[in-house]
This record gives sequence, C-alpha cells and structure tokens, in this order.
Amino acid sequence: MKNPDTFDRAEPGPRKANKRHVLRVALAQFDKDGIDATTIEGIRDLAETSIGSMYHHFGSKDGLLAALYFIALDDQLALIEPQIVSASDPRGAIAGLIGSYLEWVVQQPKLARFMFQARSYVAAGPHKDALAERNQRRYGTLLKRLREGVKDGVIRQMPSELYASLLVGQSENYCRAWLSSRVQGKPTDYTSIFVEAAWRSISK
Amino acid sequence: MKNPDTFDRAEPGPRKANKRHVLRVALAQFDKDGIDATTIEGIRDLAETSIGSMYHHFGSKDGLLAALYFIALDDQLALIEPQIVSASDPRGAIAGLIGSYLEWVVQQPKLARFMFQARSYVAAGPHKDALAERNQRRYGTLLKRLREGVKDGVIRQMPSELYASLLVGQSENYCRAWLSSRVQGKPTDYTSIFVEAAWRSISK
DNA sequence: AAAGTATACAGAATTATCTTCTAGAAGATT
DNA sequence: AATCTTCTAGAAGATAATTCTGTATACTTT
Repeated sequence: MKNPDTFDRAEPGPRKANKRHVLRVALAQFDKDGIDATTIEGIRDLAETSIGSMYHHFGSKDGLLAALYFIALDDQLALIEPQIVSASDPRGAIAGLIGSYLEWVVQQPKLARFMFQARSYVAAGPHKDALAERNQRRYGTLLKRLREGVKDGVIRQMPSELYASLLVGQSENYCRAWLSSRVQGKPTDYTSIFVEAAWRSISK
Repeated sequence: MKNPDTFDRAEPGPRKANKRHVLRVALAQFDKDGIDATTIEGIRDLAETSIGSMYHHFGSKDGLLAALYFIALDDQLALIEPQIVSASDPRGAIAGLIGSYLEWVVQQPKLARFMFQARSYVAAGPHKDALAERNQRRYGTLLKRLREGVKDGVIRQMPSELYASLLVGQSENYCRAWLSSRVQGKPTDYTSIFVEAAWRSISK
C-alpha cells in the first residue's frame, strides 16, 4: 500500500489490527480480480483469519465493500477539502479541487480504482444517505465560492446542479481511463489543462 | 421499453423471441434491483422460461451482462456515429457527438444506467477487445476531424489521449448523476452548455 | 483481583446462487 | 423422411455467501 496510514487512521487501535489487515487484503484482491470474482473465502484464506471474524466486522460482502468505500472517500476528502477552504478566490478553489483530486488518484490508484468499481454497489445498498452527505460536504463550500464569482461577473450564471459536472467531469473521466490503462499519461501530468478547461467551462 | 426495436434489431427473427424476452426482463431487473442483487433464477422465473434455455443463449451470468452491454453500446453508436461523419467542421462534429449522446441517454435511460453499472464487469471479462474496437470506432473519425482543427489553428495541440475526456467527460458525468436522480434537469436541457464547454476546453 | 460485559475470533452447518449435464422437442436442411 | 442444428427443460452438482453456536480476549466495574 502506498500510504499505509489510510487504514490506520480509519480503524485505529491495536484491537482493530485484524480488521485493518482484512481491509488491506480485500482491497488488493478486489483490485487484482475485480469485485465480483473475489470471494469472501478467498480473502479469508489470504488474510489467514476466520469467517466468523470477518462477518463480525463487516456483516456481509456488501458491508465490506461499503466499509472500504467510505474509507476511500474519507481519505480523498481529507486531501481535497482543505484546498477548497483555504483558497482565496473562485479560480483558486477550482484549481485546488482539481489539483488535489488528481493528486489523490495518482497517490492511491488502488483505492481510486476500487471506488469507481464499487460505487454502484454502495449506491444501491442502504448507504445512500451517508453518500449524499459526503457529496454535500464536497461541493457545499465550493458552491458558495462559485456564487461569489457569479456576483462578481466572472462566472456564468447557470443551474447549480451543473457546476460539479462541468468542473470535475473531465478529470474524473480521464482518471477512469488512466486507472484502466486506456491512456498512458498520469492525470497529474495534465493538471493545468484540466484546471484551465474547467475554468473556461464556467467562466464568462 | 421506450424503444421496443432495440432488441428486435439486435436479435432478429421469430426463433429469438424468447432470447429477446429474457433480455428485456433481465434489463428491467438489473435496473430495478441492481446487477448484483438480480439472480438468474429471478430472471428465469419472471421470464417464464427454463435455466437450460438461458444458459443455452448466454452461457453464464457474465455472458448475459456482456450481451446486454453490447446491445446497448451498438444502439448508442448507431445514433452517434452518423452525426460525427456527416458534420462539416470540427465544431459541428463535437456538437453532433455530444448532442446525440445526450439524446440517447434520455431516450434509453435503462440501457444507459445499465451500461454505467455493467462496464466494470464487462471490461474485466473476456470482451476487452470487442470493447476497445467499439471505442476506436467511436473516436477514430472524431480524432481526424480534430486534427484538421489543429492545423487550421482553431483547436489547441495536446496529447490526443486527452481529447475524449475533455469532450465528453462533463456530459457523461452529468448523465450519471441524472440517471441516479442526483440532479433534476434532463441532460438534453443543457445540450448547448455542454457543447459550449467542450468547445472552449479544446479551442485556442 | 474477581465478576461482569462487550468485543473479537473460530469454524461447522445452512442457505442461496450459479453452472453443468443429459434428454428431448422444434425447426431447418438435404 | 432422415439428419442436423438450435432451442427448451429441469434435476443434479459445484461454488459462494451467510447464519449460528461456542470460545477467547480485552475492557469495566465493584
């Protein structure tokens, strides 16, 4: 794992050592074989733990997916949020958002790949609310910033439900492609292009 | 089904009636409960057919997913391709691409939703090649158009692996959001915004 | 420090689901 | 009409997820 502290932060304490270990093994397997082809028994075997223990911690395969998904999401948010908050103007907030997002994907390719794969599983399950709340957190502060820009006449007025797609859609699409080896160049190689494109997409 | 001829075109003939019927039922179930929660037995039951018949036609659950996926992909391409080919200039090609893509998603929300969900399953399986070929078909002609634009000085020169993301990333992201009810406005309500944003993203 | 409580670990048994297999019916081809 | 191919059928087998019951370990209270 590139950043060994992601799981330590999410599930701290010595008693959670086994839980963290299972999460790490699970992520590796999901990444290697895909979510569907990975079995609970396979994870149990590699993690050298017991079924009882796994079901104690996660309740179900879906539960394991959701746990991993939210660990990934929170790890991502921890990197992105400060960038938006600390920016001094709309353009800076956008550059911070996109820059830190691309940064995270390159730092945590396995978590990123997993998130794209698991999103539909998690969104279908009983975690919609927690997910919506996180999205709120991600774009809430940003939207305030954009409204400043609209008032100042530098950003175009449009339905607010459009901003998120216009800003991160391109970056996200490219990251997806990079994570499945359809393109070569690292997302962070093109940060300035994505920032510029996002800015042009919403500016006057 | 909004467009009842999609399956008729993909699997024509009276002998394929049952196969088509299974495909329709399967799509409805995947859409209702998600891919993972839908069982072969559930589809068999609703379609009032037999397991033997289903495995004869599709070989496996993955096979069923792949069959549906490529029917959807071809249906989409059938709408998009002519728009790119018939356009007279780069900007027209881009407008055609985005406009027809948004159009298709709104016409075929179930197929579109399914494609987003099934992509990772299909990409993991033994159909990478067929998928890559289709993508080639989708962006090959377009890239030629863009190169014209670069020569004429209206489009910025950049690594060609970037164009696809810069052009359709925003639209795709919004469609995803619309298909999972995170936003209200129909994608086609915002066609001109997405076309304009795409153009600005790659133009000089 | 002992008793009590909550948390974690263990694996056999059960249930759910996917897939294979064999057989026969319906349709096409000669 | 004989033969070949495609389609339908469902029972049996294989695989995977989940439940259940019991035990051990750590933490809390007295």
